[in-house]
Amino acid sequence: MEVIDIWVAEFFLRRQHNPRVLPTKLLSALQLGDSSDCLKLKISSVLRDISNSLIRGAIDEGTLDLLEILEKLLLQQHSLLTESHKSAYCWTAAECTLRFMWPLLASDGFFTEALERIWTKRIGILKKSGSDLVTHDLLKWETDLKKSLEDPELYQRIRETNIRYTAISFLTQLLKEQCALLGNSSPESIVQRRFLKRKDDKIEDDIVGKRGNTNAADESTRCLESDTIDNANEPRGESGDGNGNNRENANDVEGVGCLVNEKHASEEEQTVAEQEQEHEPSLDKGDKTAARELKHYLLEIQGHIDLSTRQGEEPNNAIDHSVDVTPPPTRINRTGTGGQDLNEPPQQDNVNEKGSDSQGTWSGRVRPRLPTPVPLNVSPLKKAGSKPHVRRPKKFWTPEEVEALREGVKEYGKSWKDIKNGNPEVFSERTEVDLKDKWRNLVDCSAYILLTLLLMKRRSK
DNA sequence: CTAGGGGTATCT
DNA sequence: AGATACCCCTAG
Repeated sequence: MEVIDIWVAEFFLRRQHNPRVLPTKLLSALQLGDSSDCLKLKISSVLRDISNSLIRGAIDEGTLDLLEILEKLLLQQHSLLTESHKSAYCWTAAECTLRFMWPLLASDGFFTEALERIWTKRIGILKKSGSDLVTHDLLKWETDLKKSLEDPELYQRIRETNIRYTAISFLTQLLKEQCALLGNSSPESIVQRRFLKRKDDKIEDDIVGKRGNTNAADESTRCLESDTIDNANEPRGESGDGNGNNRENANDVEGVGCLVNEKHASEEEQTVAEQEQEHEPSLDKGDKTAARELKHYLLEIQGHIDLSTRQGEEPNNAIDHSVDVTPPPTRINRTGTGGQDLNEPPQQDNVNEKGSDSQGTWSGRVRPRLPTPVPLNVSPLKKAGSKPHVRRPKKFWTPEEVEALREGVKEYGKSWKDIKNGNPEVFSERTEVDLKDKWRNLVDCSAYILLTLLLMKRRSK
């Protein structure tokens, strides 16, 4: 597995607001090996899945699966199971059973089946394998639940307990602990190492008067520097260093910040951060550029993954399929004025161009450079011609554009510029104001539908 | 840069 | 004429 794969996977797994990519799907798509880095990623993905189910409020037998997988992964890296892990499993199992105790009598409904499925089969397998998840508490729950089949009073008592809250508490605690153990993501660690290295360099510069020591950085750091932060070295000897005005922590930088999930840095990393704040808390322009480039690169890849996962393909083939995505049907201009044909290239071109881009960059696993020399977000107003007061030809919104707009609003809110920049290919023919106008249109439309529905409902009462 | 008002073309 | 979809202007 290559460094960039790990980075990409980490980006998706640790980003908080990224509901579109399923961690497990992503990991199958990347075809992880068994190295320690991959193990860490797998653990991250399981934690992210658990976190997602907590957010959705879905604590079910899927959560039990995840906790069991997590146990196996932790064993692989020779870690001991924490108490929170065991308790979370125990109380989640109880909660999963309790949800079938809604009838007044144990014999009604699916309680018996749930007991059989969860406690006899699932936990039976755990017992056979000698799992540490089988604790004294778990066994006690098993006896109580099985006893409650015959004992209506016990059944009632269990039925009325609030187990869910305890389960959630332990799951949350488990997540916190494991996130702390995982520490920072690769890009964050690299950024921190980079800072340290530069600090050392600076001290050396002060003493010797020239820059030396290139061995401090590891391979991936060097790769980052040579590939994406070429210009980062430029301002170093000038005013960039020691400039306290622009005081920013590594985590606050645009692009890098989005990789941060929760700041559970290990002790070592915290001291690194502290030293950083003491001596060199600011980022120069080159670093910011690099961070921004990295963010754009990752967002681009996110686009590819979104396309492939949306198609519902087998995860293992997701990468391959991402290159032959067929374009969504473009809406025929029902006005038939032909305005679109006069000045503008047909919509199809954009889509095809995008397709060929992805083939070139993603399959080759090299850092993609957009091949088009022309900036993608030249304002359509400028494109339309330099003459003032010439109205652009009317162009209807394609379903692809509308969909991209909806996604954009979900992601950025009403920040039309960001939405446009986030999807420059799709919105190449639209201005920020166009996005705003279209959104107003869409909102008006849904408001109208809602109002109509409300009125109909009232009348039917 | 965004929100809001208003203009224009087209359809019903 | 009214509704709709898109485009443009401008104040803040």
